[in-house]
Amino acid sequence: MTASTAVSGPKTALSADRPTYRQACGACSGCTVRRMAVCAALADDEVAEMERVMSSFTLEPNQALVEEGDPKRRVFTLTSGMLRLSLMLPDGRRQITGFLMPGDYLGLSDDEVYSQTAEAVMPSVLCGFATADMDKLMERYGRLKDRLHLMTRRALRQARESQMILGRLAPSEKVASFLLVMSARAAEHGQPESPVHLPMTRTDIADFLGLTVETVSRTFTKLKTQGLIRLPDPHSVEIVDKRLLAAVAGNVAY
Amino acid sequence: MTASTAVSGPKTALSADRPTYRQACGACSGCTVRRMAVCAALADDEVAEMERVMSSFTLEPNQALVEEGDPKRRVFTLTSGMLRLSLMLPDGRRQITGFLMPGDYLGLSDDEVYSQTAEAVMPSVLCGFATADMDKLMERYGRLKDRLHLMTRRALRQARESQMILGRLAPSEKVASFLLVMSARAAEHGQPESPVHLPMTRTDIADFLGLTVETVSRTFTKLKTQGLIRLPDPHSVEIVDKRLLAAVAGNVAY
DNA sequence: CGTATAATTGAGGCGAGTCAAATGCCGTGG
DNA sequence: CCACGGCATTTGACTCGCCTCAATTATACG
Repeated sequence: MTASTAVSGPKTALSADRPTYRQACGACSGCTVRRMAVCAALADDEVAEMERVMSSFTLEPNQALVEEGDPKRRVFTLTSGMLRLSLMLPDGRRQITGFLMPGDYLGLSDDEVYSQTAEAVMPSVLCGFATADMDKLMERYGRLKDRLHLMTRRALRQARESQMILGRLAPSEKVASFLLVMSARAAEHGQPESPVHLPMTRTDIADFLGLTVETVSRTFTKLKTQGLIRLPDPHSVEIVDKRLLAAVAGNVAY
Repeated sequence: MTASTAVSGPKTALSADRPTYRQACGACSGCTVRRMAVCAALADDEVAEMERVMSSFTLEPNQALVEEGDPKRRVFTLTSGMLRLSLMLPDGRRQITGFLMPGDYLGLSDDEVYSQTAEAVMPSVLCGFATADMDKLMERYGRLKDRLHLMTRRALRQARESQMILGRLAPSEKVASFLLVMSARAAEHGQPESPVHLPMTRTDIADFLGLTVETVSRTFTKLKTQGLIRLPDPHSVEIVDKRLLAAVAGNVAY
């Protein structure tokens, strides 16, 4: 049953061997995700206060930031790079529940402990906050709390779309809708729609879509052969015919 | 590709032909879900105020309460019965994203419009609130808002577990974990763990687990043959060997 | 009692998974 | 600069299990 290869020996960023950088910045006001992240709920002077309790974290590819079951001592906003969120079965099977992109928040679903593992897909930078500090900020600034709630609702809707994709779409439909979603998300970040950059591996995509690596690879090849996409390199996908690709995706709205 | 039969002609409870009952109660303080629902965040006198803007709704089996895309004018707490939440593809394929049980809240994932359809699985009763009223109550009672956020986070964790089940479990594992979850949920409601009552159809279960009716039915039969469960009737499942059933389920924690 | 719907069971095909191998890519070190 | 090794990706051959189609049995309801 689709036992996926686990990522080789990820280390936690919060353990002793990994440095935690504290930025002396003032960078928040000019942050690239200032308008997308939680902090969009706050005015510049309010963000300055938030910044005082903020720590910066950097991750190398495949490095784990938090692990399922760890006590939730911090929450994060991703500022650059990409993270994968995943759940594991005792026998090693893995389900990736989502990919975090700049502006996304880590900790939405968690209460006392992290409910899933978060690892870097590519070199990544995050803003970290002690949960106690964040709680204080939320008490002080109600809009911050509201925005977090809004983001949680959005994440829930995404998870439900994911349920549909996992439960009811055929492999080509899964891959096609994945490409369209990634394309749309890239656009939201001011990047081009068409040559979509996919920093994650085929295995990651497979573990996200409930498929095997081989099936994902074969499906890419099939879409290429059909002329719907081009593959300049394995991590770049050019969408040739968006309309047709959407048709293949089964018109899954997002 | 697994095209599921749609439920026959569901009508919306909010449309003209369906009566909306306004209870003259005072029943909240003695409500069966008083300690599980949103209202658990409020004291009895505060709930009394909530009650003043509350309307009661009853649903017959297969009747729709809200439909995907409808403007979200009301939110609900289910007090008795069971609802199914679902998403549909243009071609009729359906994914059930979850089942609502007494105490559960309808509207967690929605913003301006309902993101999914909610239909009654069995005769059901709900407390309804105009979104404007609920917003006012949340502004007044912060704990209400917090509890709603808590319930949203919980729903998100459930959806993620669902992603794992849909994407990575084999049919028998899916059915086994479904039975265990339903059993655990029944226990939370003070009902016996073992003869689990499943009011939904096999088709509903199939559309929830990403399978076909036939596969669900065959899997039930297999589990019965293996002596893990008994089936006094199609809607009652007696768990004979919980330990073994959990082993079949792949030890999916919930 | 008769009908409609749900659930089960059966037979068979196809497609995704499994196993295995080849190719491509990239960083390391000679 | 090139040789090597590890890893990701792709491709191939084959099997098995889930879906499809179809029929039968059971259940609920008038």
